[in-house]
Amino acid sequence: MREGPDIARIASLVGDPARANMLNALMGGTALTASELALEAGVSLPTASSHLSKLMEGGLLTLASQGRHRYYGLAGPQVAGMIEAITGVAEAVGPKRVRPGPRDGAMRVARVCYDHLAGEQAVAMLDRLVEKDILLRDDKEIRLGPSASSHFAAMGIDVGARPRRPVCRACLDWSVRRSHLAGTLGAAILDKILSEKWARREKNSRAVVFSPPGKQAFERAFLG
Amino acid sequence: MREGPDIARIASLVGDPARANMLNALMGGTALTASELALEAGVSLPTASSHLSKLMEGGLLTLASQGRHRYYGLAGPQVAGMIEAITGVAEAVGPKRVRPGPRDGAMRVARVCYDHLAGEQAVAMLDRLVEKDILLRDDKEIRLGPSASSHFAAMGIDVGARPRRPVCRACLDWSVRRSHLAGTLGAAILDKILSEKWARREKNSRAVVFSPPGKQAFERAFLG
DNA sequence: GGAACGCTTCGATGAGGATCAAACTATGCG
DNA sequence: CGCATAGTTTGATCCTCATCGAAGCGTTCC
Repeated sequence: MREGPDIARIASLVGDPARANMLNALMGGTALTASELALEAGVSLPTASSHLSKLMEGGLLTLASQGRHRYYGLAGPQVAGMIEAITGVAEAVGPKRVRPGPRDGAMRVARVCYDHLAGEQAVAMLDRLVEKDILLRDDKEIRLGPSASSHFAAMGIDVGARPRRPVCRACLDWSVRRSHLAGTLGAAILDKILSEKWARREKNSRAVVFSPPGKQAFERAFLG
Repeated sequence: MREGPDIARIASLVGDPARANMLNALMGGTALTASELALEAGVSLPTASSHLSKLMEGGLLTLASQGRHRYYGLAGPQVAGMIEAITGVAEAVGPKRVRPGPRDGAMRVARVCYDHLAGEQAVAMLDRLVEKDILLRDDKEIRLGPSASSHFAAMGIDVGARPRRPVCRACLDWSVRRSHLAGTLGAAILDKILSEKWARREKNSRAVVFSPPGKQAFERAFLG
């Protein structure tokens, strides 16, 4: 019988399938409306609304009202990190997946992880950046290499500005089981990929699909 | 309605207060028997047994049978990391703690976090090691400094041997909200603290209590 | 062997909570 | 205004699951 932070309360919020699906959907980084989340979770609107108010009360979500739309989003990177940690365990101990499926395939290649890129492409990118000494990795830790600043500046990304979040962080990829790049640099790179239209978000999914020329451009920029 | 790793299943395992208390107790790193865990969780033995079999089935625990004793322990660092992540969120969003209590105070000063030291002492130690350039920290990442190898070798800790786990890792301290040292180095330091009898484990708690001379020795070694 | 101990299984009970239909509130549009 | 859309609240139903007493199983010790 012990006290301390009430982890059971938080975990039980994530422990309902409907709410877990909602949180999973919000891992895409974009805020969604109650209707979209109801669809995503496969429950009726009233049910979804009830779940959302619980998640709000639990402090896991933020709410932005715009007219008659109410956009729900993850409360922050800490919450996203927790979801990733749980996902990692679920992946590790879960039953071997029976049939990957096509959509799952796309998710493995590239997907959004809160605000940065994840999946095989992201892991390959980090590998290459380390290989070229632009980033330095010791085991699971990542830092900027000497040429990082100029290298990223050339493509319009400023790594000098340091907000409260770390510039680069390792994030364990649940599909590949190796690290990819998170942090503000990871977020900036995803921004560039999307704004340059190298890839687009799959609708209602975290999957990121590269166009053929976009894939070439991406590889030239980060895997070349 | 999406598939992927079943995070709701894992989260709901942690989402029950009795199970959460058990997992919390196991964060001390030592394996415990069913009776001890029942006591810890404040439930009867049959109830505890039922919970334990669920946690086993979920892959969160390991079991070691020795005679008529059955020792339950966390399944690995990944599970421990997940618990820490959930604890962090719970601490962040949870209600302001009303009355810290004496035992809670000891926990804040120093405690075991799976296999390494956490709490104010641990945060101070990491700060000092970074200040002396024995370890290098960039934001949340930590790596060995040039003098690390000889410095730790002098106190009988070999940082050269690199098993699959990283040597140093940052672990966010839920009480101080700053990083402390995890990884094999963190584990080795905790080993030393306990084997040198600088401190002892509080019974039935994660708290670590330094003896007055032990505290001096610890500070000379790591904070000097 | 038999008594004590550690733990699990069985069975019955009860409470919490997930669900949806219907009613209600609020915003936007013409 | 009146209607449509977005969302929440209420109320009733149902089911899962946590709980513990009692009984069963395996181990140890005398």
